[in-house]
Amino acid sequence: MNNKFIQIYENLLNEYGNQNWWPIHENTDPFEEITIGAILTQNTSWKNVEKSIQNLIENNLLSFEKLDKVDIEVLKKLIKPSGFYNQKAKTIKETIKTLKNIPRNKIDRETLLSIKGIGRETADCILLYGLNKPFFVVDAYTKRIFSRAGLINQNMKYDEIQKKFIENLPKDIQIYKEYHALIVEHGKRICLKRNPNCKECSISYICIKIF
DNA sequence: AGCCAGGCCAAGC
DNA sequence: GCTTGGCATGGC
Repeated sequence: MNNKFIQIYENLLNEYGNQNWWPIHENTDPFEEITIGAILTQNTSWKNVEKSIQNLIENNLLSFEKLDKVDIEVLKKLIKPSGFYNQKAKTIKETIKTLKNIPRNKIDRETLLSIKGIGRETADCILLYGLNKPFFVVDAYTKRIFSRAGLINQNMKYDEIQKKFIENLPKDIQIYKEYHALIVEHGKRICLKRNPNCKECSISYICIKIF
């Protein structure tokens, strides 16, 4: 496979280096922390999510078992910094209730999507980073960068975009993990919503929409 | 001082 | 099916 999707991956990796997602704290179960983090970061900056996660750690609550028992009003207060805290608290509670009795190797995309508050992106994050399954994550940055580059259409739906990536990349979990993280980094640093910094963009030679 | 962030859902065409 | 509004805090 030699195509623009791979070229862009190599350029971004060269530019930013290995991102090593997902960040995990000590003494927590990676799957559980990733699941909580994936819910908290919905349409929310990671800086704010870190505050909420710190609150949970300081209160010794960053585990499914503890969060399952804690009063939801307490949970709401602790995750307040990451916004949408009423919905997210409910989603966390429901997620734990659903997942706690299912063996991890039986948790699939359908299971996750059946939970209210978990959509495709959140489900794929949990599958990829939490369960090491080959699901490519598509987010707002992915749509922005790759539609500007002319590699996808803006009106394409989530699953269509995901298919494009899967078709054009080797089925490699490490690449999926790294690529999504690199896309987020590039979206934050260079390919901004209003004033993208095209002069400093390492993939502008591919892009059809230079600002 | 607005605008935006690692989305999702329900309601209304 | 597709579009729109609501959800909410904190950083820049």
